[in-house]
Amino acid sequence: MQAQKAGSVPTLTEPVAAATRTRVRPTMRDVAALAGVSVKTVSRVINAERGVSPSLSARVSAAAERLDYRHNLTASSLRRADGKSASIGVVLEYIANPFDSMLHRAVEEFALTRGVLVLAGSLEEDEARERELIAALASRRVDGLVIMPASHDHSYLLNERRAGTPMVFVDRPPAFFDADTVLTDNLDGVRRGIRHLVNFGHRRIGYLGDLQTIVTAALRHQGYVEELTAKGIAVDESLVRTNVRGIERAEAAVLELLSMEGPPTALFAGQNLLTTGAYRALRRLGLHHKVALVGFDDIPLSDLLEPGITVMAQDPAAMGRAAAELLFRRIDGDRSPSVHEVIPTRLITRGSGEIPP
Amino acid sequence: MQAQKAGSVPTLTEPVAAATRTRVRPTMRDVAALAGVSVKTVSRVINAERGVSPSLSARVSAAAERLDYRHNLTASSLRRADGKSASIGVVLEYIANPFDSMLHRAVEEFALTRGVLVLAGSLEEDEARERELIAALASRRVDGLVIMPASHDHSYLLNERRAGTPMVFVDRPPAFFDADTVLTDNLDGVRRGIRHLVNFGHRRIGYLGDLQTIVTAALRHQGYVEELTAKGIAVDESLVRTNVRGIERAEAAVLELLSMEGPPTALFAGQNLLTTGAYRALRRLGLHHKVALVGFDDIPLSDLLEPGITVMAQDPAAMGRAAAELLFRRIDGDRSPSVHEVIPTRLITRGSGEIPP
DNA sequence: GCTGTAAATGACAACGTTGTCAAGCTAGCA
DNA sequence: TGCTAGCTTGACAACGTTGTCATTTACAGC
Repeated sequence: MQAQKAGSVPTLTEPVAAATRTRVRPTMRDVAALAGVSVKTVSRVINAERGVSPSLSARVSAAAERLDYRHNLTASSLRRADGKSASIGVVLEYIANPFDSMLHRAVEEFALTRGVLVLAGSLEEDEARERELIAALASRRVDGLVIMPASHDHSYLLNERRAGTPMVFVDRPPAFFDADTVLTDNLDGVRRGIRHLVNFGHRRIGYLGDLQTIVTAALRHQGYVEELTAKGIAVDESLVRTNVRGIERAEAAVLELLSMEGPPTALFAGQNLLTTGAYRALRRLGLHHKVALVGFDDIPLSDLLEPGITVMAQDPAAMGRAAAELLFRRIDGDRSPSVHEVIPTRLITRGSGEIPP
Repeated sequence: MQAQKAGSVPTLTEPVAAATRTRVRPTMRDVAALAGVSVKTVSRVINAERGVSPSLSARVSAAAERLDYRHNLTASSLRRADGKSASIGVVLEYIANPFDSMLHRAVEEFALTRGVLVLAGSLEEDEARERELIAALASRRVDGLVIMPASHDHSYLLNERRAGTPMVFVDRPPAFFDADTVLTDNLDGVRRGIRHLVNFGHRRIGYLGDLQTIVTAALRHQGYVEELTAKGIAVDESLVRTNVRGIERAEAAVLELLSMEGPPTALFAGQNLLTTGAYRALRRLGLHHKVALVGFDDIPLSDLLEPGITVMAQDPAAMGRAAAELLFRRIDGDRSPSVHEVIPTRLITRGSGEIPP
């Protein structure tokens, strides 16, 4: 207990107190003692501030090297005027989803250029988890947040905003809260997908959608309705299945759709898992060369299937990049009004969407 | 500049200094002032320490709630005896790779139960990046590290070890450094895959491997050689392509392999991208029903192909879980000798591996 | 009523760093 | 020579929190 005084660096042979492991990381004080300078001078060298003579600077650097000194960003960020922690938070629906992980990667790549690290977490459509995770990130004083929200009221974020934490919403817009957004053009994407099927002669087009409580799912469904109406085709509700979650349920829904009287000649799936489920059902019925299918969001490897799956591809990498750019502009002090970026979708024809009725 | 004194909470109407936005997050001092208690009492309530009367505790909680107080983990971890930051680092090859992101998710899920957040980063086989990233994580004083290494000498980690940061290596073992590991049984997995092909009558089995500098790639190649030898089949080097990276090069390599005199009747691909490339080449040549293919590591959706791809599946979720468990055991103070867990692979037959010569 | 014990509460220092400011030094100039 | 300006350097306080320890209060046991 009386060891670890003065600026001496504990050595490996020093006896270690039983339970309480002694702190062994050298601090600036240790470096200063070894170099024979003040702590403040060490701080200046470590932060590459100007105004330290080259000779002293070299001596300090050598001492830091010798002690394996590692700057303590925790203490630094506590004391600094701007309070920056050099880390940001990314809140996703599910980290391991290809869409989410690509977006995550794009944000990470951009942050890297700024020496900023990324804390990420999954929500899995759990509204309470969203608040908890953001609170946990706020406790760690992240410099900014990229949020793919699960909840439907973001007024609780006013405090964070007031505390000066910039936020960018991706994939889904915030509710009751004004913030920068980077969204896919869902409405247009679905409309173009439906139009593609209509152009091939389809009139009975089935629709599969995720939970209607998810804003993007509702928008995609709206796109389906709007485009059919625009083409003068009445919406047949018996061909529509919303609130479908996951591969299995999508497969079941499609099996049911295709066993009705007057089945659809084409299907539009409003999410990647639903597309997979739909394709499985078609395969099971041996109808994958008979019934057309267009999916929203691309699926890896789907070009190798027979037929390949035609999709309206989103661009998660572009979304992540755009979100990161916006966020860092805010972190740098931009206080201009909210920006709303829309990333277009791209039609990729691979066969499944070009089957005539 | 003379505002922001005493324990008063800045209000929204308070004039804000031009460039230097005043700090607006309430601190324990603010909460203490509002509740009429000492800062230490607030600390006790926030940390749920015992020994605070219920009435006071309620008053403090109410004050904290009213001010939207958010605990500052940065300051807390600086002062705490154990210095825990409640965050860990995860260093991966590429966050957006399905294998990596699933492993990442498993670690995150486990960490969540402990209130610990995860900082993650990609290395992309860059050795320098590994050191930089780990240094950045150390600067943030993470409580532990899960590392999928890119470099081939980890002795530089001795300092981190000495500083008390627990580390678990996943997927690839460390070099010149002793630490816990969670690895796939590469040798056994490949041998079983090759055996599967041999059992179907194949004698000329081509092999595709990633960079031989990657330990797992070298091990997989070794498994190929060992199993053939065990079966009394001479290794024909003309059928072996190592140091192949990525889908395109794998595709090219397979096109070349199959255009030789006496081409292989079966292929073993030692990595998921290589499997994809190999399959593409077979499709292009129209040989996907003629030449057998077994891949190492599973590929999403590969069951929907015709034929489906037979693989030796790894279990990234199990690996992440095991790594997290080990890491937190160490964080909790376990100082026993290094543990080396091996996660078995699973043969999934889907058709491509069951094609006879 | 007095002592001893336990529980509740607070004052103060400290964690490792950086902002502020003052002191020391050198060079340039009147 | 004396004075100023500019550059280096360091002493000290402060960031927001928790560990330590002292003080106060309540109450049981004699």
